[in-house]
Amino acid sequence: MSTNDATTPPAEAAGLPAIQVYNTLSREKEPMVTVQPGRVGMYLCGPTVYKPSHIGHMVGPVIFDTVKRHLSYSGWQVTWVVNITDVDDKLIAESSRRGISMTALAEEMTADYLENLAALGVTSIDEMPKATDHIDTIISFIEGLISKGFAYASDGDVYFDVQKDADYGKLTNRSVDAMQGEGGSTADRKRSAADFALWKKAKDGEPSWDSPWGPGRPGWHIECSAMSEAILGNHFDIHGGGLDLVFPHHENEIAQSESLHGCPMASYWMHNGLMQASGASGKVGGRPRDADDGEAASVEAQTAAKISKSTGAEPFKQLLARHEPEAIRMLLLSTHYRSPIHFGEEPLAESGRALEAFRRLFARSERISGTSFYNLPCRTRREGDTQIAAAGDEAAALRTRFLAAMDDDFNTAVAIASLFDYVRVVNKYIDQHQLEATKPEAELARLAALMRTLRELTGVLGLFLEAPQADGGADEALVAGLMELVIEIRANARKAKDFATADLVRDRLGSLSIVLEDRADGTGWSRKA
RNA sequence: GGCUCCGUAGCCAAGUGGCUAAGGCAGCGGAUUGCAAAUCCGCCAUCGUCGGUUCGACUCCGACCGGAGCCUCCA
Repeated sequence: MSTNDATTPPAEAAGLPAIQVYNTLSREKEPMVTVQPGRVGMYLCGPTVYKPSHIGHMVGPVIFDTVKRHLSYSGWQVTWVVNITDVDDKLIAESSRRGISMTALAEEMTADYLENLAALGVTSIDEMPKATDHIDTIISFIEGLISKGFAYASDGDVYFDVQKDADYGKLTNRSVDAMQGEGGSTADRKRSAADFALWKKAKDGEPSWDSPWGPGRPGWHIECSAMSEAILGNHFDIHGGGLDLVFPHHENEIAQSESLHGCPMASYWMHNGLMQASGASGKVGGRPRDADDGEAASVEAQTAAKISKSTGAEPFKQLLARHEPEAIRMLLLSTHYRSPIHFGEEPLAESGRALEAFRRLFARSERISGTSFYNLPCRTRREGDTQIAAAGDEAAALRTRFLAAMDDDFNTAVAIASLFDYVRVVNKYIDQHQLEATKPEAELARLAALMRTLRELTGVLGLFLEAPQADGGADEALVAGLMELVIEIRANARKAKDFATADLVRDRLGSLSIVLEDRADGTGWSRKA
């Protein structure tokens, strides 16, 4: 409970913690200094909505949702924007293949995307602008670039002139002349190969918008420059995306925005590692590249490849049918966000098992206190840290460790590790004070405080936000009733020292994936994960 | 070929120029239990290879081996 003392200083600026952020631009961690004190503007490149989203699409949102949670919790006012790309060559191709309008396709796939985000607890996005809602913004952005001499129209297309941009390539350390650029049919309309399209002339029958250069549609990169400016301003704080977007997408965004505005587009460029399809049989996709040489020392050179290039990229909905979203979120956060994540059935199952340690503690504490973890009131702001951290208190030290990890470039892996330690501390507390047998008031209050802090911290990670859905349907009550009956009968057998019967019951339930636990305060049951 | 990055225990995965190299899964031993389960306690790595810098490196530098990403629209 935050004892809200009246001595809180009026200005919050001094109270904000120091956060380190790894910046792709400088390739090092930098202290976070925001454009406006106390505020953070954050932009994440969202999906092109032409087919159902897969696990790879979820990585960025989960990570940046966690980033936002931590920054908000730490006292910043964060505005987070994720764009929806709803006009693009792939949308045109897919909608014509299916015989529906591009708009209908985009709406269908956007809905799919949103449902998936919600399942994973990604709830903190403030705005999701669509490219097609910002065509005017985009056109005037392009006009601005042309009038400043950074872009040129060419036969209905408009291209960015890379030669005019002195520091082009600074994000990815590339030189202009080493680049191929988008080739093919448009090559001859460009001044140099590395130039990229800001506006594309429409072919017959393609969706198009009127523009000073004739009917057409925006190029790939321009929408992010235009929409981030419209919502977050010329210079905002954090721009994120997958590592595969660094080039050309983000490089080109920088070229467009900084050429037009003459100031940095974003202070920090954060890129998440890519999901690797690994391990599990057959799902990996990509052909086993056979170097036909004789023997390889390692019998199986395990080929990993990013999800989006593998056949393992099943629709996220299907994945959700097999794994609970909490386990997926846990898996995504248990690796540092800049590292590749090895994805597969086994890692997923393992992170599901890891989750159980938390759930068992929640259940245990609820049995003792009568209050569900999910209903605990807890602090949602971290101000006043120092009051919590009573010296020598193991739990407080772990909370400090958790926060230090998050402050250090959002190190969720270390944060989670400290949470596992935290769970152990609470279990030990319950053991030592025998809270399941006797319930002294002071210790119960202490337990409640420990659990509130745990809820506070898991909330920063976006984990355990809500009680898991009871998956059973109408039979749920029936099963519960039957289990109560079975347990009662077995208890009688145990009382009569008829352990053969008691064990038979437990074994048979075990083969039905039901686990019995004989505790001091009675017998509980649960389904095996 | 150019540009990034990674290689830590059976598996997954943090981290550091010198102090006991986090945490999870699996495994082993103990406490507890009628027996289990759960919980707690304990055990389980010298950090890809070879050189170099340094009083000292797993942490810095170089080479090599292996893996990943980008160099036309993939988050």
